[in-house]
Parts: sequence; C-alpha cells; structure tokens
Amino acid sequence: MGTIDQEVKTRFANNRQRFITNLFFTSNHFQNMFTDILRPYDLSIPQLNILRILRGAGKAVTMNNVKTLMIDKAPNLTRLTDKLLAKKLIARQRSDQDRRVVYISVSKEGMSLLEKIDNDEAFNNLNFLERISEEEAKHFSNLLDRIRE
Amino acid sequence: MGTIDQEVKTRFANNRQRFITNLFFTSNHFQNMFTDILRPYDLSIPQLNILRILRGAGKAVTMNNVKTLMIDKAPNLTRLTDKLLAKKLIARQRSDQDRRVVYISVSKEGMSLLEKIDNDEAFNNLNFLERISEEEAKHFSNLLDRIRE
DNA sequence: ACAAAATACTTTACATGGAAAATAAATCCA
DNA sequence: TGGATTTATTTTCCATGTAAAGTATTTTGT
Repeated sequence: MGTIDQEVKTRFANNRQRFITNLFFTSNHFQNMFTDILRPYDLSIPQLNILRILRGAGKAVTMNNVKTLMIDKAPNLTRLTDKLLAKKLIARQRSDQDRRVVYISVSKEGMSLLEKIDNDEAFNNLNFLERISEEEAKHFSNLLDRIRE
Repeated sequence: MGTIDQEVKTRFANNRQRFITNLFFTSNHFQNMFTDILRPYDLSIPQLNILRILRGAGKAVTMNNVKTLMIDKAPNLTRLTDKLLAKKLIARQRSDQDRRVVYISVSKEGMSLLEKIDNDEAFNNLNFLERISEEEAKHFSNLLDRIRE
C-alpha cells in the first residue's frame, strides 16, 4: 500500500485534488476492510448499523427513527430489515396506536451476534488505526467537519 | 451541516472511532455532491473516470489497462463501456495483433463533453474545498496515506 | 504440433444505493 | 362528516459493486 499517487497512478493538479481523491480511496479501503471482517458473520455494514442502533436504543424503535439514526441514510430500510428478520436477528411489530407505524427491536440472537462481533479482535481493536494518534484523529475529524461546511 | 457527532447522533467511544465514521460520512457526502453535479450531463462518476483516463492516455487503451488505472477498481467494465458506447462518448475496436484485446478511446463527443465538465463552475472550482488550504490538504493526504499502511 | 494453462474480456447473478411511485392510515379542516 | 393532505412504510426501478462462471484467443511446455 503506497501513497495515493502510486495507488491511482495519477498526476494531481494540486493538493486539494489529491486530498479529495485520497478521501474517496481511503474511505473505500476501510469499508472493504470492515466488509471483509463482517463476512464470516454474514452481515453487511448497514445491517450491523441497524443492529447497533437498536441495541443502543434499548427498546423497540420505529422504522422512521432508525432511518434518521443511520449514518449513510437507509436506502430500502424495509429490504434491509427483511433480511435481518429472516436471520431472526430482529423482531418486527406493528403499532396498535398508529397502524402505519412499525417497530423493530434486537432479538436475543441479534444481541449475542453483536457481542461476538464486539469481541472480534480485528473489528474491535481498530488496530489498523494505530498509526494515528488520538490527537491526530481528533484534529482530522474536526477538519472533515469543517470542509463539509 | 454540523459536526459528525450531530450528524450521526452517536456518542463515540474515542476519537479514532469518530474519525473513521467521519471519514465514511464525508467521503459519502462529497461523492453525492459530485453525482449531483454530473447528473445534468447524464454521466456517473465511474463513467467520467473512464473518459478522463482515456483523454489522459491520449490514445486508445486496452480494457485491461483502463481497469488498472481506475481508482475504485472497474466492476463490470464491459457494462460501463457499453453505456459510454451507447452514448457515443467512446469508440471500441478489437486488436488485430491479439484478437482477445479490445481497445477503447474517447470520441469527439466524449472530448467535448469533458470540456464542458471541465468548465463547469461547480465541478471545476472545487470551491467547496476552499475551507482547506493547500498545506492542510497536503498534510491530510499524507496522513491518509499513512493510516492505510 | 498439440493439449494444458494463462490471458483478456464478457456474461451472469445477486446485494446494495438512491430516487420515486405506490399504499395505507391518520390528521386536518371546511 | 368527508375529501384533501400529511405521515409511515413498502414497493419498484435503475445504476453500480462484487464475485464467479463462461468464452475466445494466445502462450507454454513437452
């Protein structure tokens, strides 16, 4: 794994160009890494996000609430939850008060899968991020906040 | 657009966690921005990448070469180039020397589309990146190189 | 020369992202 | 009350990402 210039074999006009390309490339790189780590658990990144949101909530949550809590939006949330349901990782229940509303919650199976993943060396330790210090991470995160306006 | 903590409404365990989430979020944010800018040109990001690679090469390039030059790999390059061909933005020609090899190149239409996009205010000025200096961009890009190992 | 392996590309299948239309139920308001 | 609007979710459509299998052609090794 070399510099971004080596990776994409491109000559950049300036450092902002280099930076934005590197941002895409690096994000992609780590997403692939997470995807690989999750593969043995037969879980996708958005599926894990949903499970974590449900665990974090500690109670049943409406689809709408899940959607607003998802990081990268939740495209086809119904389709995603269908799959979690098929794997019995969540439960689904329609509200009695408002019959348009659907609640979902983590099942026991879902909770124990989350625990397994929490204890997964590769996933939990983030040891691929050891090369960046807490201070640098903070500074960098602030910078990302800033350039998004 | 607020800080990453506001955006994803999450409490992060540490700054490395915050950073990696912010990386995904910000990358996604800018990709969506590019996608929106390209929409009126009826062109996707990978399609634009291919056109630029072809222009950069200045000559016909084999599918295999295009693949190695693509940033995020070129999934279904045939399918992608089919679409560019349908829009007459590229030309395709089978090699005489090695009949397995397929060359593609930018057409006149492709070149003039690229010029239009080059002159597109929103796309070309990268003014959404004004908040980061050249020096910061350089430093940040180096840091991204480093954490990828 | 000729079968086996490698190479270049194409095709297929399936999961996901993103946007928009469709459906169903609740609320608003004249 | 009852039609129009809003809200919550589902469904559909299309482009892409990813992996694997398939096809055609060339190269390799005996």
